[in-house]
Formats: sequence, structure tokens, C-alpha cells
Amino acid sequence: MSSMPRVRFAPSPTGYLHIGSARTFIFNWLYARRHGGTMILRIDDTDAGRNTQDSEDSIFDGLRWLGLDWDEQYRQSERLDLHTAKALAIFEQGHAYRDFTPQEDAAEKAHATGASTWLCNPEMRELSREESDRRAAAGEPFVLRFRVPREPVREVGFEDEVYGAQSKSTADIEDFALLRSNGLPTYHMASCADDADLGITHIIRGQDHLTNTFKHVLIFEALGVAAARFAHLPLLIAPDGSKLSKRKHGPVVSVTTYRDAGFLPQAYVNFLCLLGWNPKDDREKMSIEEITAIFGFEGINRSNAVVNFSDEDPIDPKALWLNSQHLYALPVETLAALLEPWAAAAGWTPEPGQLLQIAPLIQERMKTFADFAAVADFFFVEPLPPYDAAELIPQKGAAAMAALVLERAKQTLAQTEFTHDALEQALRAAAAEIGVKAGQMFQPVRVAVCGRKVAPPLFETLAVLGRALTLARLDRALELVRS
RNA sequence: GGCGCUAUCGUCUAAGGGUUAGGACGGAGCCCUCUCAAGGCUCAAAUACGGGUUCGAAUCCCGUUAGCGCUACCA
Repeated sequence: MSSMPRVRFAPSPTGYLHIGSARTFIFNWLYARRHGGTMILRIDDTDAGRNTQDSEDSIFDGLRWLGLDWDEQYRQSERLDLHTAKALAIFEQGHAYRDFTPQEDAAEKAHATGASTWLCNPEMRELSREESDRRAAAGEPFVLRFRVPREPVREVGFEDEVYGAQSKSTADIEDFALLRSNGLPTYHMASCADDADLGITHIIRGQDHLTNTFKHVLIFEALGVAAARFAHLPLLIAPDGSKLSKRKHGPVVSVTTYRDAGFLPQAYVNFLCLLGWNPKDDREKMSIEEITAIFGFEGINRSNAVVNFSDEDPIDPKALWLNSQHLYALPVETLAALLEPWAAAAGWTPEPGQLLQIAPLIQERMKTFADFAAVADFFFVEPLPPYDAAELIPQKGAAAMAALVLERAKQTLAQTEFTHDALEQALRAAAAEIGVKAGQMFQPVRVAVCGRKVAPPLFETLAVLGRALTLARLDRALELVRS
């Protein structure tokens, strides 16, 4: 009987929610939800100097926007006693020692060893317990270092759920710090103590921690606890192959960018999932429920994934397409409701029910909500923004034809029922009567009513706009074409 | 420098000894059509390089190259 998995996402609050972090959260979340396990959010705020409340808030905001939740929450800084106690336990077991080398000298000595890797300072590693205690009692500052097994050297290994069997010689692992000279635990110490204490069963995190894992295995051993299972995720990288960084790549790495760009959270989650994971069939557009149903480590690949943005366009084209697919699949009622804040942002106040009428006309003409204002303006703006009178002139026609068509349209529309079928029938008949092609009839009307040639289908649009507004705009177009 | 990881169309990826190396985005073209979209169809586009193993290698092994990561009293 295996117990339910317990997984955690452990961000350090030093900036906004990074898309790579969001993806790590999602993969943890998927694993937990797939297996009926527990999702834990742990704020790794042991680096007091760099943590900010703003950052923490933006992480929460980002996760909430993505529609993600968690079952337990901890703050690492509130668990310092635990970390220190565990570090001391390791020390008492003889798996760690005090290093009294002043911080300034340490770097120098590490460099002095030349090209080869700094492993330890034998002088400190071999210090007798008596002397160590004496100097500590005298108040001399020290860092507590893990005593990596050296004689004999041995292999440290673990089985990664994604990368397979991993092993590394202790000859290549330095005596890393557990406690800083100010008494605070390092990341390695705090993280392992918490993972052990919280009963984390699967540590799912970025591949940048793959080599750190050997140290963590050593810590778990020294703590006398069974290590969690590990699953490392390929990293998200920039088109030039470099790691995505806030400093270098700016807004591209922030989840809020996609929210503000009018993405649907479920679409962005879908996009993130497809970076480094695939369902093994040809599905692309998937709901998070569908993904949860089949998520597993087998589907995760091992090479880093490029987020395909450019200087001209910070949005990955595939993310955009995926968003459009989710958008097109929305029920119109849902779409209409989601449009409200975007209408408000554009300064428009839709009539009750108006968005519901408009939604189906523009649904397949938006990639994101950011397109809404440009696509739907003529439904709300009166009078229309100025447009070039030349736009009113039909294909293979002249200004005279424009005037003729518009005049005839005006007469026709003054007495036609404003429904799709009636409008189409009447306008086609009108075109035939004055001897122009249907397109030569429709285009000037479209421009008169929408202010441009590119717009939703004409009859639906007219039906929504209504007779009064349509006739008023036709009048204005006539003035324009005659002047 | 040391150690670790990775390498399939421009990008995301499938194929894990036998396929014309598949799909998707993006690009090009055609169809549909009242414009624009959406949709349908077609085309161009990849196994980093070199050695093995094997009847047969994208796939297994070795090397090279490249990229990434770790190498802090950051996380």
C-alpha cells in the first residue's frame, strides 16, 4: 500500500512569477491531482535580503490567474528552528564540521587551488572536536559544512524519473555549506530539512537542480531518512539558447505579460504543458482536466525547450494559436462575460445583452482579448473614426458607383427587416436592380457601417447595429463620397 | 578548468532497431467565400559530426562538436 504523493512547489520570492516556475508548479500540480496527492506551496524565503512582499504577492496573483490551487502552505523562514536542529543533528552524527575560515579568505583559497575544483579545506575538515568546540565557544564565526565522504571516495546515485539513473563520485562534490556564519541555513539545508519534515514523496523541479541532487541525497542519508523520488524538468530557454532571465528577456518571462496580453489562463497552461511534455498522441489543444487524466513522467522529455519569442513579438506564435483555439471553443455566453472587462478597458459601456450579440461575430476574429478593441470598435464608437472616402469605392467601380450603391442601400435598408436573411435577400436584389455585383454592393455598405473593409460578416453586423445607426452611417458615407 | 545533462524540420514534438522519419505552430499556394477570419487541401522544411555494433541505426555503444546546468556563507 503506497501512500498518496505529496509534492511541493518552492519559489523564492525574488521577482514576479516566472513562466518556468509556473510550469514547474503545473507539473507538480498535475502529478498531485492525477494521483490524488497533496500539493504544497512553500515559500523559500531564506534569503531575507532579496525577498520582497511584492514578489510574493505577484506569485500568488500569477498562480491564481492560472487557476491553480494548493492544499497546504508553508513559509520557510518560519521553520528556521527545524533547519538548524537538523543541521546540528548532522553535525552531531559527525557528517558535518565547523569551518572557521573567514568569508573573505575562503574565496581566495578556493581560487588558489587553481583549475581543479575546490573540495574542502583539509585543515578545517580535520580540526579536532575539542578545538572546534573551543573556538566556537569563544565566539569565532564559522560555517557548518557537510563532510562529504572522501576516504574512500564513493558514488552517490539516485534514479531520476525523467533522466534515469544518475551517479556522481564524491570526489567531485565539494564540502558544501549547511549553515552560514550568521547561523541561517543555506538553501540545501533548509530545502532538505523541509522536504523530509513535510513528507515530500516526489521532488519535481527544474533541471538546474539535477547536480544539486547529489548533495541532497547525501543530506537525506545523513538525516537518516529515505530520499524522495526526484523528477527533473527540462528548462525553458530563449531562442538563442540562453536561460530565460528576467533581466535579459524582460516581460517575456513573466506570467502577467500573458494575462495582460489577453490570454485565456487555460490556454496558457496548455501551452506551458506542451513545453517539455507531450501526450504521445497528436492532441495539442487540451483542457487541464484532459491533461491531468493522462499526465505522467514518461511524457516528459529531456532536452530544454525554446520559448519562441522575438524582439518584434514577445509572444510565442504557438501560444497565440493555442489561445485562439481555446477562444473559439468558448460558449458565447462565457465569451461575452469575459469580454466585459475588455470593453470597459476600452472605455465602452455595452448595452445589456449587446456583448452576447457581438461575441459570435468576433469570436473567430480574435487571437487574444487584446484584439477585441480593434475588432469590435464600430459597435461602440459613434460617430465612426474618420476613414478614407476612397475605401467606399467598390472593386472595378468609381465614386459614382459608390454613391449609387449607397443611395440604393439606404432606400432598401429603410424598409427591410433587420434580420440576417431579410438583409441578404434585400441587398442582393438591390444590387441586381442597379446592375452591380453583390460584392460591389456589400463592400461600400460595409465600409460605411464599419469604417473599414475588414470586418465581420455584413448581414449579422447590420442586424446587431440596427436600422437607425446603419442609416445614419450610410448618410455620412454619402456625404463623404459626394464631397 | 572539473563534473553532470542534452542534441529529430525555424519552433514545439512523435517514432526507443525495419516508417516514403509522423503531427502541430509559423511560411508558401489552392479551395470555400459579401471583406476579414475560421475551416479544408497541397507544398517547402529535420535525425549535429565521425566511428563502431547489426542483415538493418534517428533509435544501442564510443568519440568529437555545440548548448545548458552545477561548481557561493544565492535559491
